[in-house]
Amino acid sequence: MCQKNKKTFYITTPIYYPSGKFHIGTAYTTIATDVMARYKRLRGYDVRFLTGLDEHGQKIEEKAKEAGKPPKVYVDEMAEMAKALWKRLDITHDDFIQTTEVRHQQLMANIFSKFVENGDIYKGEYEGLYCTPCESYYTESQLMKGMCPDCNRAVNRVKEASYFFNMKKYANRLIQYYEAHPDFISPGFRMNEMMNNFLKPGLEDLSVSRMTFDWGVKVPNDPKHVIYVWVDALTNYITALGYGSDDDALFNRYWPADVHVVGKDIVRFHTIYWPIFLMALDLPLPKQVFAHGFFTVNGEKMSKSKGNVLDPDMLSNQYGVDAVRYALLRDLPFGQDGDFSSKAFVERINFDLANDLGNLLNRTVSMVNKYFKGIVPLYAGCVTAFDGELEQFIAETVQKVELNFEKMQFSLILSDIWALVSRTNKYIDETAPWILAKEVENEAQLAAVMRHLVESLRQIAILIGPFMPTTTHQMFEQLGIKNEASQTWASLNQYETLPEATTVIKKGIPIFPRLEIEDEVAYIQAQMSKDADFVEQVDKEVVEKGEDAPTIGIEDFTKIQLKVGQIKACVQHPKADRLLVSQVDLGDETRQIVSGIADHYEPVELIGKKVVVVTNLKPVKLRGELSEGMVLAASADGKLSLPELIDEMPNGSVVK
RNA sequence: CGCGGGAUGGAGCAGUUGGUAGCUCGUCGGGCUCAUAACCCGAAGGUCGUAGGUUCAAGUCCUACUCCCGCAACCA
Repeated sequence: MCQKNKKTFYITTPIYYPSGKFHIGTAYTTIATDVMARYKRLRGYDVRFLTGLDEHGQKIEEKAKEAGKPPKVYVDEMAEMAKALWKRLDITHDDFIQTTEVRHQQLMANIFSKFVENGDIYKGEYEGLYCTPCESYYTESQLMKGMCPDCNRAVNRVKEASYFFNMKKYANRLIQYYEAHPDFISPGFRMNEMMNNFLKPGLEDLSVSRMTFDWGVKVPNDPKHVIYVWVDALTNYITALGYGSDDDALFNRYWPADVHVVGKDIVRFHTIYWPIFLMALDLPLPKQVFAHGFFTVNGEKMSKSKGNVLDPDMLSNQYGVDAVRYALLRDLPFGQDGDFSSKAFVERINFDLANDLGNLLNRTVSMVNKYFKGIVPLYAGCVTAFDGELEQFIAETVQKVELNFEKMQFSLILSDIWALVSRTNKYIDETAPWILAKEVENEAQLAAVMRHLVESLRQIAILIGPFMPTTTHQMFEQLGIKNEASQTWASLNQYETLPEATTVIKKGIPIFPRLEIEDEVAYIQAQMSKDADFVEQVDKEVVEKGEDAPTIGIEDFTKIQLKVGQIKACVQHPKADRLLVSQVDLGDETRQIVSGIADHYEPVELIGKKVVVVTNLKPVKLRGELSEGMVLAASADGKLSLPELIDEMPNGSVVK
């Protein structure tokens, strides 16, 4: 295969620990990795992008028990959830590994054995502070006032037999490696952090087994011990490639990894233990570990109790995947900590996506239609200095973007691209096509302007491709660009790739509608606190009921109050195409309810209809209209239907 | 003295190897009408946390200090 000659690019996310819902931080890591993977593919690399789940350990064992499921069933469900989320977010991973898969377990255990054979792992005693009721070890610093942080009871110093990896043996080699490879860790200050905190003070041997829980892979020939998380988890990067198996073609092709993208919390494992494991296996080390920062939400650390946990699924359902991908990478300098504020998010969508980019596309399509019947004029070089300046600007932008991709500086890339968007908007003002259109002799100049606008947009569409794949397609579609040759990265800076008679669509459709900032900020806020309430209620339930895990029992169901209501009046929402505003008679009261059913029902056909309403939902404003409940509707594949009552029931009847 | 990050016009951020302080939003004024009341131009507004130092020259290097934030051995 000719593939063999292609340069390879192996990129990974961490494998995530599925102890709860995946939040925006996980999505952030994965999106960033995806952007890089997509970029490299566009540049012609043979890319391998790996993500997955780290599914062993005590906490998973507990979570599964809480949910009343065998651990494997639990983690498989979580894996499906993760895959669905990544699909939703347009993630293009090539492989998804679960540490409970046989392919991993076997190879990983072999690696462990190899360590033992080589004398890198020895059996010793692990000493720690142990809380017997919780069956957990804690460190000095984890304790709350000397007590167990979980149950607040006394802990005791306990020794247990444990396997240790001989880290000390490799410490100097690692230090030398750092010195010889200053780019191994990015950003650079993380390397200092590792040196100062762990390498200079002297590396401790690492405990790599546990006896306190069962959910994991047994130590070969010593089944009382379970292999501890970091050997289990880190080796996924090579077991997923089939390292040590009969078929190690992928491994030979892709290893060493070009970059492991990680959060700053797990830098240590990826830049100390992982390289040392690889040294022990006599394998080359990854070329780079890139640690991104964390972000606060509206200035505060994300936490369930504060009610500011952002759900990436909710955001992309409401605003589109591309907007989420854009905002996450635009606002936070990759590598640094940052803040994600709902206001800034909505403003980004309005200002950058709707006003600048979306509107630029829209006005261009409109002018090509108006002045050239929709047909994009042929390229005929630069007629005025403005044309040349624009081409120059495009060339500089491409150069900067490519440079910053190598450094994974996504926020800078996006701000460079948006400088071009702005420059193109300015170009329209400079050239004033509506004036040119008044005189026939200006036709050549007008044609050059239209062509340059389309070209600029075409190239912008390519540049944003790794970040916003859907938008790229929408732009091509509206511009009538269908030929492959005009959509490649290689076609940047080329102006004659479009076939003759390329025709833009008749009427541009806004790719990013403008949003009501205050309403949307309120919406996001409401969604966040909704999640928080839910979590708190469940937690409380667990406490009150003691041992019993509240799966979806009847007591949860009864928290939702359902009633029969009759729609007395219904109008189109003044500011939202998809929403209808109804006045619903619930027997003892009439409430206003906003529903997203305008695509499926005309307001008149609903008046008088009996519907089922959730009456104890927290009221929320949707685009400025108060909604005090929710009308139930069945939906599938874009179709939607309101359920009907078989017999006449009075308004306000309780449904259960 | 645990480690690290940050402190730049009203808000949020850029500022590479030191050489007249930029961007987005907001405010004020103007222009334009192709466009999603979008777009373009101009103006006001900063002694770049504090105090010293190096230098012809420092937001950018050095020292000390203050305040904020994260991490501290399974939270991205």
